[in-house]
Amino acid sequence: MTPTTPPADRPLRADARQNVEQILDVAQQVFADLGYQASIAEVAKRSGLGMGTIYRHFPNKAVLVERIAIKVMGESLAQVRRALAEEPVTWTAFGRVVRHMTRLRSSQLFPVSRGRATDAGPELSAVRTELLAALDDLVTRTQRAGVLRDDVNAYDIVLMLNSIPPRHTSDSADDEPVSDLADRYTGVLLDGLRAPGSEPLSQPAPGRREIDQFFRATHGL
Amino acid sequence: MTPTTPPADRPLRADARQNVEQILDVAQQVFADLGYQASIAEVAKRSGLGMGTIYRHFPNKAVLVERIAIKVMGESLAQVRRALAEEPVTWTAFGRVVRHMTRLRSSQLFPVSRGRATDAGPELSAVRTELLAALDDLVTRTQRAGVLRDDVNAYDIVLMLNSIPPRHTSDSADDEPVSDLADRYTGVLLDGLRAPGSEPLSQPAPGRREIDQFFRATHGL
Amino acid sequence: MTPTTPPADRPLRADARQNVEQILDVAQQVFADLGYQASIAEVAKRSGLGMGTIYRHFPNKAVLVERIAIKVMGESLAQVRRALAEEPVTWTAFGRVVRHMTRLRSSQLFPVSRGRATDAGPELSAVRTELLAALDDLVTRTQRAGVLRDDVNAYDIVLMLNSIPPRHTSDSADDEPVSDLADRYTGVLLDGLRAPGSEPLSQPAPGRREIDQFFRATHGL
Amino acid sequence: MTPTTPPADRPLRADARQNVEQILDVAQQVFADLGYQASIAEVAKRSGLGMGTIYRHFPNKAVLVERIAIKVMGESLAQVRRALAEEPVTWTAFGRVVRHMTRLRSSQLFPVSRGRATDAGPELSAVRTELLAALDDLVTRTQRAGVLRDDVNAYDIVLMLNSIPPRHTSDSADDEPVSDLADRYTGVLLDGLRAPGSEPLSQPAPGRREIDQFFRATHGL
DNA sequence: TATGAATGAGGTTTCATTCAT
DNA sequence: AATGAATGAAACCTCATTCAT
Repeated sequence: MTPTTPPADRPLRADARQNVEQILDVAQQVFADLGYQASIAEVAKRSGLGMGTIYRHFPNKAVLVERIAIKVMGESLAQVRRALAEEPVTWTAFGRVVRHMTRLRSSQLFPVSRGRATDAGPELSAVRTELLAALDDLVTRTQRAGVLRDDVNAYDIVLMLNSIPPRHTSDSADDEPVSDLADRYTGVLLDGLRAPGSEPLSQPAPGRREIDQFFRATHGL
Repeated sequence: MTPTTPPADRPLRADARQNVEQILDVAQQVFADLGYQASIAEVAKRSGLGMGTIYRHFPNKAVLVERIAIKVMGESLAQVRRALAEEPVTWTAFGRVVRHMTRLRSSQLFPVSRGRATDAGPELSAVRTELLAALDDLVTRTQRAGVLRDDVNAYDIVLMLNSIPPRHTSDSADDEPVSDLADRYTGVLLDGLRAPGSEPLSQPAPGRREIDQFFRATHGL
Repeated sequence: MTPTTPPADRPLRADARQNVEQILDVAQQVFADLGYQASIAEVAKRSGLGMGTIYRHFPNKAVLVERIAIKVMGESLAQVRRALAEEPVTWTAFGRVVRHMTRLRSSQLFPVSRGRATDAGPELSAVRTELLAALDDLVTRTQRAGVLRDDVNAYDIVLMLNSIPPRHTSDSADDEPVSDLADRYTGVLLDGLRAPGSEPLSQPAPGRREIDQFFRATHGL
Repeated sequence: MTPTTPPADRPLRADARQNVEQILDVAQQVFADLGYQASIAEVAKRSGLGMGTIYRHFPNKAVLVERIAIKVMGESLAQVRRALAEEPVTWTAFGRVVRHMTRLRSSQLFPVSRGRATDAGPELSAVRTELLAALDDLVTRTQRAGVLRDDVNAYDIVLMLNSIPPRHTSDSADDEPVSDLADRYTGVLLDGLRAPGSEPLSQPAPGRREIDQFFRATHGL
C-alpha cells in the first residue's frame, strides 16, 4: 500500500498538480538546453524541488520525456484544428500552423535520446496519430487550394519541421541572448513549400513507417 | 604524457594509420546511429578493436568527435572550393554544393554533445574559419548571379544545412532500410532559397557570433 | 555542478555528517594500509557504503586525500598549541609534541601519491602555514631553553617526522598484530635532537621551499 | 622454441647486457621520482627503449622492482662487509655504513608497492638474509666497542634507515635542484644512536618477523 | 508528501602485458 | 633482439533510481 506512483484516478492535491506542471516546464527547458543527457538532478535543482518529488510524479526519465512530448504534440494538435476550422485553407493559415509548430518545436525536445528507443505509450501514440491525421487533412486541403506544392505530404511536413534548428541557449549567463533563428528559417522553408515548386524532390515521399522509425530513432518514443 | 599517446611527429606504422582511419569512420557511423552518448566500447566493438587502441589514438571522447568534425568540414571545404572554381556560379553549382554538404551532414555528427561544450582546438577552428569564408564567397557570387535570394548569408546556409534531418538508421538489423530523406528536403530548401523569395525572413541574419554559439551549443566544439 | 555534490552552505543531515566522518576515518586507515593506490571501492567496502556516497561527499580521490591531510594537520596544530601554552618550553613538552605528531603521522598518510602532484587547496594551505608557524615558534623557544640542538629548524622537524616508518598493517587478518615501532624510533630521534648534538649536520637547513617541494612530491598536496 | 624469456644460462649479447643495466638504472630513478605507480612506458621512454625490450629482460613489473632491490641490497652488503673487516669497529666506521646505506636508500626504492605483496624470490631472500646477518654482526661489534647504544638491534637500524625521507625530485625541470636532505638527517639519527642514549625506547625491539612484515607491506618483496 | 542521501550499474580512462612487424 | 601498437582488466567517476528521514 505504498503509493509511490500516484493513483491514476484520484485528483492530485492542488500543490501537487502545480508541481507536476512546473516539473514539465522546467524539464522541457532543461532538455532544450542540455539535451537528453541532462541529469534529473539538474531538473530538480532548477525547479527547486527534490529529486524524490520528480520521481513521485514520473516513474522514470523516459516517462518524463514522454509527457513532454505529449504536451507539445497536444498543443500542436490544437493549433492544426484551429486552422482546419477555416475553409478554404489559405496559405496564411497553413503558414501560421507551420510557424506555430516550429516555435513549439524549437523548444527542442527532439532529437534527444537517439539509440535509447522505447515504444511509445498509448497516450503518446494516440496524440501522435491524431496529430498526423489532422496534418494530413490540412496538407490535402491546402494543396486542393492550389497553394502548397503537390509533391509533399503530411509526413514530409513533420520531418521538415523536426529539422528546424532549435533555439541555441547558452549556459554562460554573460552571453547576450541570441535571436531565435527558427522563425527565420521557417520563412525559407515555406517559400520552398509553395506551389508549384521547381526543384524536383528526389526519393519517394515518406509514409507512416518512415515517421515512426524517425521517432523511434530520435526520441525513442 | 606517457608514450601511450603516439608521438605527434614520427609517422605511424602502416597498420596503425589504417586503424586510425577506420576508427574515425566507424566512430562517425556510431555517433550517427546512437548520438554522442554512444559508448567508446561500442566504437571498439564495431571496429573490431580494443578500447585501448582507440584511446591510444584519441586521448578522449571529445577529441575523437573533434577529429570527425575536422574530417567532415574538410570534405565540405573541398566541395565548396570546387564550385568556386567556376565563374559565374550557377544555380546548379550552388545546388550541388548544398546537396553535397547535406549528404555529408546527414552522417549526423551534429547535434551531438549539447551541454558538454569545450572550446574547439586550433585545427578545427582553422577549417571552420576557412569553410565559412569559402561559403561566404560562394553565397555572394551566387547572389551576384541573381539566382539566390538576397536576404540570406553564408551563416544562414550553414545553420539551415545543420537543420536537415539526418538519415535515421535503426539498430535492429531486421528493419528494412529507409530512404535517405535528407536529399528530398534539400530540394525544398533550395526552392526556398531561390531568388527572389517571397516569405519575408523575420529576425536579423545571423553573424559569426551566432554560428559560434550554435557550434558550442550543439557539438561542443 | 549538479547537486550530486552537496551544497557547501546548508548543513548536512545528521546521518550524512556521520558518514562523512566515517569515510574520512576509514579512508585514512585504508590509505595507511594500502597506500595511495588503494581503490575507492576498497574504502567503500570497508565503510559499508556505496562508492557513490563517497563521491557525493568528495568529488574525487585527490580531494579525499586532501581532507585527510587537513584533518591530520589540524590535530597536530592543536597539539603544538597546547605545548606552546607552557613557558618555558621543557624538553618533556617538546618530546610530547613530537611523539604525538609521530603517532598521528604513523597513520601513514604520507608519502602517498608521489608523482600525482596537484596544488593544495586554500584550506590545506592555511593549516599547513599555521602548523609550520606554530612549530617554528615551538622550536625556537625550545632552543632558547637550551635543550634542543641549535642547528635544526622547524622544517627539519617536519621532514624528520615524515620519515618515521608507519605502522605496517597487513591485510591478512591472520597475522598477529605487530608492535607500533613509530614510538620506539621517536625515542632515537629525540636523543638525536637533544642539545648540543655532536654529529655535524651536513647540508644547509631546509626552508619553506624545501618543505613545499617535499609535500608536492610526496602527497601531491 | 620462442625465447621470449632470455635463457638463464647462455650469456647475453654485449648490447643486451648493457640494456639490462640501463633499464635497471633508469627504472630505479623512475620509481624514485614517481613511486611504484610509475608506468613501464615511462621507463621505456626515459631509457629510449621499446617496452618490448624491457619485458624481454624482466617478465613483469614486480620482477623489475625485485631486481632493483637485489642490486641495492647487494651494494649495501658490500659496504657492511668492508666495515666488518676492521677490528674493533669504530663509531666512524659504523657511521660510514649508515650514511652509505642511507644514500642508497634515498634512491627511494621503498616504500613503493604497499598492498601488492608478493613473496620475495630466492635470490632476494638470500641477499636479504645475508645483509641482515652482516648488519647484526656489525651492530653487535659496535655495541661491544661501547659506542652504540645497547637497546637497539640490527632490525632497528634497518627500519630506521628505511625511514629517512628520500630525495624529493620534481618533474618540473625549472625547479632548482634541492639539497639531498637524507644525509642531513642521518646525522641526527646517528646522534640518537650513540651510547648510552637517554630517551627510553618504548616497545620491544623488533625481530626478524617485524622486518619481514615490513618488507612485505612496503615493497611487497 | 517532499526531501536529498545512498546505491550501483555503466561509461570513461589508464596501464601492465602481449604480440605482430 | 627490438619495437611500439593492441589488448583488456581494473580503476575512476557519473547519474538514474531507490529509500530512509
